[in-house]
Amino acid sequence: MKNTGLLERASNMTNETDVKMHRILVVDDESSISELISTSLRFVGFDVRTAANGAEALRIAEEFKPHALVLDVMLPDLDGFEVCRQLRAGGYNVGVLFLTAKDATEDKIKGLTLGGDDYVTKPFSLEELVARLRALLRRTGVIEVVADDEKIRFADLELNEATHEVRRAGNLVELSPTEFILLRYLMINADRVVSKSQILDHVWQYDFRGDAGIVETYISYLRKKIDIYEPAMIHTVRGVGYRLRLPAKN
Amino acid sequence: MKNTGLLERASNMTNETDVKMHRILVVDDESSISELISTSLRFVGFDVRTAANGAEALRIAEEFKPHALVLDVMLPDLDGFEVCRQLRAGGYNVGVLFLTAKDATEDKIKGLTLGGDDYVTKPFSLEELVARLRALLRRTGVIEVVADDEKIRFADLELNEATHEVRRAGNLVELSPTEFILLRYLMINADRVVSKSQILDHVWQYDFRGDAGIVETYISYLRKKIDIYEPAMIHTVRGVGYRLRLPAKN
DNA sequence: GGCAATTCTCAGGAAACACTCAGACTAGAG
DNA sequence: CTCTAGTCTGAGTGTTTCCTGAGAATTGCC
Repeated sequence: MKNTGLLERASNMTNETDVKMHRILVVDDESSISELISTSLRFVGFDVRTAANGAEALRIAEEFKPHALVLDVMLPDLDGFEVCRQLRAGGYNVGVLFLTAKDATEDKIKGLTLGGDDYVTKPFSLEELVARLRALLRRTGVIEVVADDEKIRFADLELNEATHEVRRAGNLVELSPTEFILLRYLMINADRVVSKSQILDHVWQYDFRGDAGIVETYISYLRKKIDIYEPAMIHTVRGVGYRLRLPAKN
Repeated sequence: MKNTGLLERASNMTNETDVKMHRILVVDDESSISELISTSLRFVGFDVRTAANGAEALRIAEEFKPHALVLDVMLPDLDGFEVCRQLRAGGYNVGVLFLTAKDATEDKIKGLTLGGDDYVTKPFSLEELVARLRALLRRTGVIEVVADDEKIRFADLELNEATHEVRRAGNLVELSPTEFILLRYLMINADRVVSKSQILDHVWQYDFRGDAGIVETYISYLRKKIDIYEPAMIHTVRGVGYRLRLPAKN
């Protein structure tokens, strides 16, 4: 069983009304990756188009007018930076989330992502990608920034996307990157049961081949950091998954 | 497909108002499995077609335009992922419920179920399959999502799919996974008699070869958890089966 | 009332599941 | 290069759930 939660909420939103959908152009030559990304983004409520190379990206951007791009740096024709440059040369100042291989050109990226841009290294976790993309849309002014917009709260738990700070009952809690993403996923899906495989899909990198047992380990780590405070919030639903919730009222 | 009474019931259950049937394409090379599934899905009100391999699935999908697929990962020609990929490559963004063997390919699934997709491991229980399929149709926007959509109610009994909570008269009731599925089955069929073999077929995994006596045991467990409240709702219909109902008025 | 069939309930062992920990491994910082 | 922090695996332990079997209870029928 899998995939409810986040996705479901998003589709509630898109069904409900004409909440303005943001247009995202995904550019990657590996179809499995661009499909992975575009499917996911669609299900969290974006209007997505894809392109397999730089030329196509430029063509589609022209008429699609995306609010942001998810752009692989390595493309068969033009590289990602070049695509980006040409778009901006044409006066189209759009935010870009670069995708890049782990090792390569790390510093080159850093230099080129000065604007509102950002980058994510492959392999990434979907949760991370979506979070980064949202942050980028906020920075570039596409999404209205409300005060507090970058904080997720649940009861006395507070997670700040911008600063990566987490507080429980006001106390600062130090989390490792994975713990942070996991907690964010739980908080986004607060009150609903999420299965271990859902968690694995969203929180871990898409090429992780390991056992779902790792989720247990990280849940255990998280508990030791945030559930040392009363009341405990991370609850196990045996045979199903986990659920972030306050003590049952009954 | 011409099950009028059942159809009504099925749509009541999902709080649906429109009577439009949803088209499901079931793809599995073992005919016993695909028959089992398609019969069940027809019974709960879907319009079902089947295919025995990937090529056939693509052909039928073309003209049948299903709202969702139930797709075995292991097929004689193309594998399930490939079928899925080809469909989407053609711009047909349909939700897929994958079927997969327990041990194998667990890892391969990862990353491919990210959209609105989901998977169920063989052997599964029909009840679980149908519940998952409905959730998938909701996620992909095929079924209109109504507030409270994920709760099934009967009198003062309330079963919440999202949180896995069950309440009787407002009181929280703790159920094991099997108890949960059994109760859901009874609630979906509220007011009608379901036989022990029906229950066995729907709630237990389809390869369960045990005695129907286990149903009695679990009914007993359920009673001790939900019928400690008045009035008792789980009634035995001797020689036939069980029925969830309120006391006859008058 | 007595009998047979059916259903109910309970106890207990086996299996599945979940939690935690120690340690191997890796990447990055200094 | 060394040291540290983070990630992941696997083993060990404890707990819950599942299922079986058998005896008690109930029901319907003669």
